[in-house]
Amino acid sequence: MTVRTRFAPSPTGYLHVGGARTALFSYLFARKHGGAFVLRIEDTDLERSTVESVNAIMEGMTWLGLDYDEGPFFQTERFERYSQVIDELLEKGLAYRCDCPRERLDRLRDTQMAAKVKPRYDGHCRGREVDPDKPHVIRFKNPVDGAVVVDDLIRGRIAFANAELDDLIIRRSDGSPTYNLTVVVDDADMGITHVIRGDDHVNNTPRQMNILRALGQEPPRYAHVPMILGADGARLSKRHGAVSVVAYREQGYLPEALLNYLVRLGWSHGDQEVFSLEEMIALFDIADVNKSAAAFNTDKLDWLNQHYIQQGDPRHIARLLSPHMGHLGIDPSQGPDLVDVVAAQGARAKTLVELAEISAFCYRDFDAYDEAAAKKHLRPVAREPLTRVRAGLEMLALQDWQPETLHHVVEQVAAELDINMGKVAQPLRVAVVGRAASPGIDLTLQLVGKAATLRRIDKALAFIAEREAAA
RNA sequence: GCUCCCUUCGUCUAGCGGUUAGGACGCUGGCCUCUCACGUCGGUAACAGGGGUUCGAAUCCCCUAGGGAGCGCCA
Repeated sequence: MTVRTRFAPSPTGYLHVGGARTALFSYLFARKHGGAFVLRIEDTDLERSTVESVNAIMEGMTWLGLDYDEGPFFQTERFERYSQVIDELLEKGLAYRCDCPRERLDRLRDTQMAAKVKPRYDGHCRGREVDPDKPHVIRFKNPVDGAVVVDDLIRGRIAFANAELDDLIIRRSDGSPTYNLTVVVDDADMGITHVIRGDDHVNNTPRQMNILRALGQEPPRYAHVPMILGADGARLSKRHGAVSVVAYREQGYLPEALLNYLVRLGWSHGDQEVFSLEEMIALFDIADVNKSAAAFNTDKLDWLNQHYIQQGDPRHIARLLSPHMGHLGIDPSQGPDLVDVVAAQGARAKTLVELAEISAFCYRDFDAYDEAAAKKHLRPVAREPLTRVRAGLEMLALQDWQPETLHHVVEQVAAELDINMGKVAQPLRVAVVGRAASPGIDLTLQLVGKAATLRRIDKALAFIAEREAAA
């Protein structure tokens, strides 16, 4: 039997990191076993489902590279099928009509809570004849005794007494089917062999297995993955910052970094931390997934992101960086090759947003000096080194504007003045970059270019003079 | 309240009866060095508590504590 897994989000919001990880596990499991991964949109809640959410979910999956083999299927397009199944259950006496009014249900619930027992439907309509033409719902006739055993691929064996379960509604009074019915029908119809989903569904599993069996179907294997918590250990929510997968893209994270981070949240393969998608597929084993919830830690994600910015092909990173330059109002084609900038700066940024910010100086003059840097390095003592460097640089032909020659000029000035390299390079760096941090001074000068370099040195000399006059 | 589940450094985790309890992030000290970063070497820090079982428990069992999920005509 070939493996078939699915990701079945309800389109009531964006794709968040928890859902993304569930999708990832599902995807990896299918790929690992040469099976199929299907996407199903569970949009039976017409009140809350939106097309925007459907698009947002698909956008997130596409960005992460979680391609599906089948779908997306929409449950709203399968209402006839659900209806047919419900009628079948009704005919076979495995489901029944119920017209219990809300008030009765509310009262029942209240007394049960007061009696400290789990609130559940009491089966009042089980043996009653309910007029099909009057408003009613259809309930599934859950087995009264015995137990349902779930052999969870992650949790192990979990047993539920049928006595704990009640007769759940499978068709609403408006005729629409409910979740527990639709998943079961879809999973069966779509030949899903392994249901990998969030562990908020464990309690639904025995009900679903009972329905499945009533339908004469063998239940699939289940694997319930634990949830993802915020950094503070509380349930992940908006106040934890970005929870939407697409928001991470906007904040300058690489999809490979987020994927790598997510796969390590709850899953591990020995001591290995870095995984390409191919490695994940090759090494993934559902049995290696943890049972407990994990906290989302941005520091580690940052580390991975920096790792991928640093290790990735600069051309690839440059392509992803380009839009972030655009956000700063910079057109990367007007200046040094962005690929060279990435190669020079990659190790210095945790995100593409940061990378863009610290690289802006290559494309345009900065507005103001970093105060501390200017105070420390743009002092009267720097006038002589800067002046000499400027003279040396000015004499360079454009084709000599290369790291080796640039380095030589700076070195030469330091030697002439019998001072440390840093006494020349640092003022120069602040003059050209505006800050005290940048790649090696030779690379920095190369990226900035001759014209801008000379212009900025002049500006720095003026700044020093001004400052001296003010003192 | 009831049902089900979870519990190793601050965080992510390795461990599957015998280990100086390992790795990673973070933090931190040194080295490298024209700055920052990278890199590199080192340090910090954990088996929730209590009972068993066993020659021997982080590993198996029970209890307690803490945490979570579910208990909808939501999914």
